[in-house]
Amino acid sequence: MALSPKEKEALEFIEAYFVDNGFPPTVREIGEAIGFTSKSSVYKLLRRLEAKGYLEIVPGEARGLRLIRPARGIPVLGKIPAGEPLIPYEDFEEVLPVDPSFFGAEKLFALRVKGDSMVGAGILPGDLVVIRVTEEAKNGEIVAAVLTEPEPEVTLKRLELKNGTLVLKPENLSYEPFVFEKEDVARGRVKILGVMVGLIRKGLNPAL
Amino acid sequence: MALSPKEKEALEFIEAYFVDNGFPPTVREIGEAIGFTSKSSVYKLLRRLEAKGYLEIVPGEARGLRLIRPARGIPVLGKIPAGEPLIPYEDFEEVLPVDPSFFGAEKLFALRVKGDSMVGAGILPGDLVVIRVTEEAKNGEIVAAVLTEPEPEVTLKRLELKNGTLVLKPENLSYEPFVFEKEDVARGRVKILGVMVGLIRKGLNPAL
DNA sequence: CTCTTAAGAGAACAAAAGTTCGCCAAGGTG
DNA sequence: CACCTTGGCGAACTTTTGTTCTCTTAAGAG
Repeated sequence: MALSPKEKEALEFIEAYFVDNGFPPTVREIGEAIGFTSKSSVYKLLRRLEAKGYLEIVPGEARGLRLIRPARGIPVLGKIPAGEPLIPYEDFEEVLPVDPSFFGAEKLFALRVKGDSMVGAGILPGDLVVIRVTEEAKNGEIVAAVLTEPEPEVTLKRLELKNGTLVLKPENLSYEPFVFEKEDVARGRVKILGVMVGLIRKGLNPAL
Repeated sequence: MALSPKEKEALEFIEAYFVDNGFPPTVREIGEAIGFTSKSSVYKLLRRLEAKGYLEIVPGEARGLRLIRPARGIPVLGKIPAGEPLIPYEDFEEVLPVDPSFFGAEKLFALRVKGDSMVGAGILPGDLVVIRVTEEAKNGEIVAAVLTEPEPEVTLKRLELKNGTLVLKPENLSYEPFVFEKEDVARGRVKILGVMVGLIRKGLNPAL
């Protein structure tokens, strides 16, 4: 079910508060944060959030709020990132229950690997690659990039920069590198989303 | 600093309560759980836990307890597991801030990979392999096993069982398989600690 | 033996917090 | 228009909860 603006604001506040403090906020604190003067209004809003499945109210208990979706995690990028702001943190069905600070950064997302073009770097199809959002990548780093032509597509490759040209190298001899000249980059035919900072595999070989 | 039995009991209760409920317990609840009839005693105990660095008390706030070490995570097995109970959950310096249920089980630990004997399975040296504790492993699964001779050592290999013999196969042609006959197994020369259910990599190539 | 400290009991209290009830304005619908 | 639902306000009330104070007991040090 969709969230009204105030409901969304409240839910985001609760999650942020939880991350900062280690326990949920009180009804009053939520009210203050979203600009409600009456606690009963907040309470009703919480009931709505409960009905919509975003949290659970434990009756009678101080700070008795239980968040359903994990407050802290790494969102999995499902579709191709068309828009620019990127990572609206909504729109992600799946969130990995992993504290982002473990990978040394806050702005992260995960990408499910398709294909075996990076097996040489120990990256199997089905693996979840953790990407730190940045446009600045160094030589030799593995980057997530979006190729705009012929149609938008996200790919994971090792980056190689030599005097102006940008090369995306697979880690598998059966595949050819992608080479972009200076003007290709300038025209936005390739765009770096971020650099790989980690990997999470569920199962032995997730593709099977 | 060391914890007294009651302090340890209280801390474990707080952590368990937090995992179950999503928020910390009240002073009274802790008292009930550890058998204290007076709240002030609990409060003093909490102050001690705070002084020892295990939690933080937010003054005046209901359920204002902040746990320092993550309540839910996967312990990293540092040394060789000599004792039998295994996974005392103490003794682990490092705990991965990952919800164990993500890997579909509760009794888990992680093992830091040494050497490149499993690169063929996409497992690099330095990787953290997530192991589900069990002694029953099927053919083809990757297992963590302890070899007792010549001296105790933990290893990660693919399991192969054929009519009584137990083979631990590396996933790298430069290494030879370990073969154990029925009597080797009976004599405890090899013991399966658990099966691999996942992998976590921090960085591009954690060994570097 | 006396003094001190650690660890807990019990009572008392003020502040914090959840919950309910009634009221109201806006917006849609027949 | 009359009616209903949605989403908000305010007041009142009861619990829950944190916190402090004053004992009590047991163990150790000197």
